[in-house]
Amino acid sequence: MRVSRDVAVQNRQKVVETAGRAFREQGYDGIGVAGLMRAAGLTHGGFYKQFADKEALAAEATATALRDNLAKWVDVIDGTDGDPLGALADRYLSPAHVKRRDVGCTFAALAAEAPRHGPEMTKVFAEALEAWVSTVAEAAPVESRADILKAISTMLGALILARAVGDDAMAREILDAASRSSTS
Amino acid sequence: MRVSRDVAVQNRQKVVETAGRAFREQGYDGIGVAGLMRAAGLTHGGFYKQFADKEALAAEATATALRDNLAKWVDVIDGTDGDPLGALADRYLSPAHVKRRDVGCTFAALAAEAPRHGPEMTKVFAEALEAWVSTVAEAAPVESRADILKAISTMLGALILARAVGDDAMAREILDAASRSSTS
DNA sequence: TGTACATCAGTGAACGCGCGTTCACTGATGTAC
DNA sequence: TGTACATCAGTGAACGCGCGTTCACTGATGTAC
Repeated sequence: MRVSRDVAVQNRQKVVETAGRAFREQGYDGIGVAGLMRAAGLTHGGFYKQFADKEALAAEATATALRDNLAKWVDVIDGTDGDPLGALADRYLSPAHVKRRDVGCTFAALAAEAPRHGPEMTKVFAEALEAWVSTVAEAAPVESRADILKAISTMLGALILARAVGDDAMAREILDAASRSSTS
Repeated sequence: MRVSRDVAVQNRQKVVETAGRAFREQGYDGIGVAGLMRAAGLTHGGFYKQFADKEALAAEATATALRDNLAKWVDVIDGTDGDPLGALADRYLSPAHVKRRDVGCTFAALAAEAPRHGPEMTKVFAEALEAWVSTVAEAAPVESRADILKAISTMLGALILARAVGDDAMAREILDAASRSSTS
């Protein structure tokens, strides 16, 4: 039956947040509309009252997840003094982050799938990366834009590799290697 | 009808190679058994005469693709003198590599999906990474294992980001940033 | 080397199932007076 | 503030379709003599 406007908005947000976690954990193709709605506590029929199609939800859930990620990195950076990029790397390159894909970095979980989707999806990632870089640049004026992009690339690659090898010792070695300040 | 042992072996290899390209381009869930067999010039019914299931082909195709990748990097390294890691980075961080996912680095295309598959799949990636690192270590004894792992992480992350933003100028900026030798 | 027969790679129809999407329906919410 | 009615978020059955997998069948290949 009908539901109040407030509840409808809440339900919609619940679907977007749930989808953000499910997609990160299982990939865009790893969970269907019915599964997503069930995970949000709804039935699948109402999906199209809120979203144009699955792809639209994918883009919106990705954008929201990326925004939440950045908010967390901002907290990490704000909670430190002196070396924003170092503090970020410490948190990013942790075994806890390797284990929790569902609430972890959305770039690490889904960016590799982005090129298989439309321009709407790649635009989401492009804008999120731009926001991430400029946020770090503001917090750490010492670092050049290129240095920040390179640092992000290193963290992202290391996290993906650490997850892909499925071996705790090797994962640790990868994280440690990426954490080291440049020595060569 | 029946086919000679040689032809059967060739057909099997064709399926593995075709699948390696298709999976890199479209993801493990992006193409089905029927599509893979069709792309290899066969009908889908015979698939299970050669493979236990789709997952077994995924693991084998991934291992083969990773082996081919490494062979190419070895060629690049052998064709240079002085700076193996630099030569590798030049080739890896190129717009051509951003565009061609199907024949490009299998880590960049599929490693992020590995944790969603079984231990067979993560073992494939773990062994391929180990092979890559030790191959570079032999060619560049100056570099520590950690430096090599860090360099690979940076290249991998940059390639994935360059592909995800879907914008040529931004992709170029990411590649350039990751190419720079450490300046900080 | 030639013949008789067993093997088995590949074919194509069929299986149950879950996919994304549509739709008639329900009934509480929101609105007009 | 109370009543009458239109709106529409959510339900659940149904759609066609492609998925991974199975299987009876075909007929050239490989083997035994």
